Amino acid sequence: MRASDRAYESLVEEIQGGALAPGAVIGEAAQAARLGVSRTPMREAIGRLVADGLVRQQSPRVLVVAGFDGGDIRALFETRRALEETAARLAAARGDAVAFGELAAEFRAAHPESGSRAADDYYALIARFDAALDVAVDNVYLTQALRPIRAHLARARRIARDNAGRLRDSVAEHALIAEAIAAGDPELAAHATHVHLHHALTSILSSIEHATPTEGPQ
Amino acid sequence: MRASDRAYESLVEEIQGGALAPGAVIGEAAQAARLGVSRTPMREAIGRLVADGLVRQQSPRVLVVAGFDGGDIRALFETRRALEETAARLAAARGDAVAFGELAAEFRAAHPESGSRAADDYYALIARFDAALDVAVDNVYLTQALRPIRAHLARARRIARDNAGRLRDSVAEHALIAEAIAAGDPELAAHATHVHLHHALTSILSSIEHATPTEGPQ
DNA sequence: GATTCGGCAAATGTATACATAAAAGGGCAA
DNA sequence: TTGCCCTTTTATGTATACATTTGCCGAATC
Repeated sequence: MRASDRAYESLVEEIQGGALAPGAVIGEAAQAARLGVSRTPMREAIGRLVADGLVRQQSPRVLVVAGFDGGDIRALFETRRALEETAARLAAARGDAVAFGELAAEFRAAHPESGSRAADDYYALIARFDAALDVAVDNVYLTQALRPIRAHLARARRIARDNAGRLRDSVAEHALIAEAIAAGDPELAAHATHVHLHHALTSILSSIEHATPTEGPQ
Repeated sequence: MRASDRAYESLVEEIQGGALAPGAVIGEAAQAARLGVSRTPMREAIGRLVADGLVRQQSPRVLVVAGFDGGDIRALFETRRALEETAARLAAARGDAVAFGELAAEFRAAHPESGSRAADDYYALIARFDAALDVAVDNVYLTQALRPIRAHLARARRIARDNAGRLRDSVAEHALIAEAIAAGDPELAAHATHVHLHHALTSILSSIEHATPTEGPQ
């Protein structure tokens, strides 16, 4: 594996996991030294983070981890709705009914509310669902547009992490989406996605208000 | 301006304009020498092109200009619909009525069918409309998702270039979208966008079928 | 004659040296 | 004491040298 890929993945995980908090300064030399690569691959990794929107230019010379507040999450979900409702519609029209039937069954069988281990398994299942969606939609432009959205979503998930009731509802919502796709019902798939995203956003926003404001070190 | 930016813009224009045809091999050293920069900024420029999807990996070691056939254009417009209908809806809800009213007037006054100079002016007007849309929507995720879409769209436009009748209809469609946004009518803005994209896609696809297949040198 | 193995060449991946510019800190002057 | 300017430092931007991997070509063997 290339050094630039390792550096990129490390930084993405640290940003998503909160180890690198919003506002943290990302300097080429500093990060390169910390992760044990030279400046060239680190430069490439940082370039990808900027393209993803996880890192942004604060001033001509200084890059910082992008902030991520309630307004950002609302904007993220607006874009998610646009892309994922379309993806659901297209998958229902084109997708492999068997594959989505099996995914629906897995969602029905999932019990992510029974511990953090189960929650992680559940997120892995969602990742497989997303991958199946990409295959079914068969549209590189849509898939590419979704990539950074999902990277930001991981940050939002962490904020609202481990709300047992929400996770229990979420599996049922995903199961319905998968079933609608398996049944070849585009409108139901799209509207079930809308419902799911509405509930997910509402839950995340209420988590934020009840938790401490997510402020990184300046 | 940085050397990597110059290299990136040069390559984008050459790909959009067809000077670098689909399938053309993009080698770091070769392009760096041709454009008079060193490999480091060229490497960054090529990385951005790959992220945009204008260049793709053909094999582990060789990058080529991405193909762009009728199927790609259909996929591109599916994604465009998802993003631009949402953008139109949001702009109608939030946008500056005066700004879009003025843009609508400019569209009503445009006559792009009267020569290639007028057509270029018209594309510049569309670019200003897109910029106004980005401001009105005020959603970085949506704007970022639209960026590569627009880069690919420029390739599609070139294929269907200068169809006088189509351009005349296009201004009217854009005027309606701008008026709907100015009037604060989200549904009309979204559906007018849908209609516009439907006509644009139909026109481009028929141009392709009647023209010689767009094959680049292998 | 075909297939496989080995070597060679050319490309990318990485490291580092050098250039340049911006920001911060200190010193001097008002 | 404060503000401005100059210097110094440290950052990024660029170029280039070096390492590594891959793909191809040729020769030898089966």
